Amino acid sequence: MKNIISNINKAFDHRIRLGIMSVLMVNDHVDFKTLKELLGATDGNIASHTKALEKQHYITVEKSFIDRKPNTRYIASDKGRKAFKEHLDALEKLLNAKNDLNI
Amino acid sequence: MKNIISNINKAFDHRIRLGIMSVLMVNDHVDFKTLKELLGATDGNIASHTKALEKQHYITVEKSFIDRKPNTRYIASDKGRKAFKEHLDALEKLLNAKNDLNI
DNA sequence: TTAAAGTACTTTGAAAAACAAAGTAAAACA
DNA sequence: TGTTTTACTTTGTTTTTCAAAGTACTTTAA
Repeated sequence: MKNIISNINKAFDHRIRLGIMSVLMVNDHVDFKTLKELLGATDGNIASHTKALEKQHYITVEKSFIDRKPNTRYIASDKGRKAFKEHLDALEKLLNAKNDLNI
Repeated sequence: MKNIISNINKAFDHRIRLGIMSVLMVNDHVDFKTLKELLGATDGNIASHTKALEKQHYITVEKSFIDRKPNTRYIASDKGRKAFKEHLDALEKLLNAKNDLNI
C-alpha cells in the first residue's frame, strides 16, 4: 500500500452512492422510488448515481411493469458487495489509524 | 431526520478530505509535504482540498519558515473535529442500519 | 372520450468541483 | 553565477454533479 487512502474506493466517495450501496447491502433490492425517498434526492440524481454504479458493475438493474407501471429495481452485484466491503475495511483502517507517522 | 443520509457531511465526501481530517484527528498538525506524501496527491490537489476545508472553518492554517523555507501547517479546529465526529457517527448509523424499511 | 394531472423514469445542459500542469519565489547546490 | 530543488499557488481544462425539462405512458375526471 502506497498511501493511507489508496484502498478507499472513489466510486463510493459520494454520499448518495454510499447510501445506495448501504441500502443494497441489507436489502436484496430497492426500486427507484424507494431510493429517491430514502435518500431525499431528485430523480435526475438517482438516475445518474445508479448509472455510475451500474457502469462499474457494482449494481444490476431489473426493469419490469408492476400494475401496468414501469418499475426499476436495483440489486448489488457480487462485485459491488465485495468492493463495498473492501471500501468499508479501508475506511475503518484509515479512521482507526494510530497513524504510524510521528510528526 | 428526513432521510438516511441527511447527517452525512458533504464536506467529507471526498477521500482526500476524509484523509486530511482523519490524519488531523490523531495528530495535532500536519504540514503540506507530509500530507502530500501520506495521501499520494498532487500539489494542486492538496492545495484545493485544504482550501475547501479551511473555507468551512474545519481546519486552520499556520504559515511560518522552518530552516529558512516556507512551511504550511494544518490544524483541525474545534468546529472541524465536531463536524468530523458527527460525520463518523452518521456513517456508522447508515452502515449498521438494519434499515427499518421492509421492502 | 378526451383533456388534464400524475407516475416513473431519462436526457440535457449548465454549474460546480477536481485535477494536474504551469507558474512563482526563495533556497540550495555546483 | 547559473541551474536545480523546494514549497507552495494559480490557472485552465476536464469531470462530476445537479435539477429542470423531456418522454412515455396511466389515471382521473369532466
